Amino acid sequence: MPSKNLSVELAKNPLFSTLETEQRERLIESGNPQNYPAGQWITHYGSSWPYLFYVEEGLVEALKESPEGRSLVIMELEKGMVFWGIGFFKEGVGMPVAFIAKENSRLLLWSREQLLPLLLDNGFFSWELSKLMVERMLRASEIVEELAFQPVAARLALFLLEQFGDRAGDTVTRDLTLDEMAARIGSTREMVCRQLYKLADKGMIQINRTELKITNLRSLQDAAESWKGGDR
Amino acid sequence: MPSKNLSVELAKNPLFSTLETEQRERLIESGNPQNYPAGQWITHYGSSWPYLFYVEEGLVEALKESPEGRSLVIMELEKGMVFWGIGFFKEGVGMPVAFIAKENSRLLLWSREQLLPLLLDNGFFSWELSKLMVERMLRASEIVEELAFQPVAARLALFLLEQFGDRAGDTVTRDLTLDEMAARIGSTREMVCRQLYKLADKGMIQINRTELKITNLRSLQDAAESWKGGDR
DNA sequence: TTTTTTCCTTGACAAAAGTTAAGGGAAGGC
DNA sequence: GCCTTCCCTTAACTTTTGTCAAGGAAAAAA
Repeated sequence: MPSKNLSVELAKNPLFSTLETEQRERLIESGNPQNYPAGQWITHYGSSWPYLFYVEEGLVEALKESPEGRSLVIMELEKGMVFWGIGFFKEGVGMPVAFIAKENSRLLLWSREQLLPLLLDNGFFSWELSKLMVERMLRASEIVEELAFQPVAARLALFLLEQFGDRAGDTVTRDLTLDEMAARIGSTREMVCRQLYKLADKGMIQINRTELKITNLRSLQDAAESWKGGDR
Repeated sequence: MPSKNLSVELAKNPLFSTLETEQRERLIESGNPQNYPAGQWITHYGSSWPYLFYVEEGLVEALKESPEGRSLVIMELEKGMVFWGIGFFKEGVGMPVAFIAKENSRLLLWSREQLLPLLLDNGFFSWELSKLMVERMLRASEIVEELAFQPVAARLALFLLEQFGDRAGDTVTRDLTLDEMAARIGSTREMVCRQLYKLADKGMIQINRTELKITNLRSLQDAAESWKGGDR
């Protein structure tokens, strides 16, 4: 039986908050809880995967991989977030991203068959799902824009701002490897390393092997957008 | 009053085919028909635009533009297709793409207020809309993948296949300018020109100032995916 | 503590992509 | 037919990005 706690957690999500408490608890009952140890693939690129899921615990990454071995992290799904496989909506279509558990994670899955009655019946639930889909689309749109128009340096600056912008001035530990950063901005380890030190040369950040500090938030922000203004 | 004809046309769209004939005709009545001459902006990047629309006639392009003046065509909306502005789903969010009429076009627009009652009430309609959203997401995903992992040459080959693949062997007129092609693959005019002649050098296509012929479909297909196999 | 392993850092180099500039063909207007 | 205007095409060059290779620091394992 579902813990009262989980129901409360679910209720914080805009999607599930459209449901009555009792309905939500029934939904939890019907869901399929799955545990994934850190590092495990939840589903692979190209596979059919007809589920919608809620991240009960842990951290899941959605990523693309090229045949040549490069990868691009599309988004991170934290506790409380909802996502889905394409198969949930359309049969016979392969996943455009893979999901992998970055930490020990617990997901609550629903198949289309399980959820479709609710979706057809509850307009508010459907509407919230649509809004969620739009958010994901906006994220994809952002990625397209950056890849198409921004050079690596700007994408890196942007990434630093997203990641550490709120701790500007503080010395933070570099908790991501160069490869991980590269996968987030669509580049390579070496490129990221060089660009980091270039930003340091310009006084925007301070950096050493293990730590990093944003020393000039403003100029880092400038670098993140209209890169063309800057020099080499 | 809506022409019988339009109702019949609408019925061919999976979204509107979920409705009863009478309901559909009422929807047509309530919609806001708008004409846009070729070349006119329908909405700009970043603006709020809270409509869902059906392309009654003409051709609409969804595109992104960089501050530096480059542009990227995300998709073409032909007669019979449906799309929307973000504002339809979420208030206060600007458009991630602009819409422009490429030909004289006639759209049928609905605001959120007009359509929401229907969406909340009719689960099948909502579900079809969700499926449509997923299709758009898949397209975005494809673009991300290509930009992140494929070099210009492969993206161009891919574009040629999409555009002319079904007429392989035929001599077709180049109806897009180099700039237009560049905007479709995310590159520049000169780059496209060079790459076209490189494909010609390799015998995949024949090309002159005004026409083009795919002479070796197979090798063009190879070029489009695992580019790494190829040489210079 | 020692040994491995992992990861960061750099330089040298190669490849890809973009920019500038110049010249010429094609189509449409006069 | 002539003149614009709009494109296409190319070459030369610059900038950006990626790859390879080597060395060294830090962290984990033994």
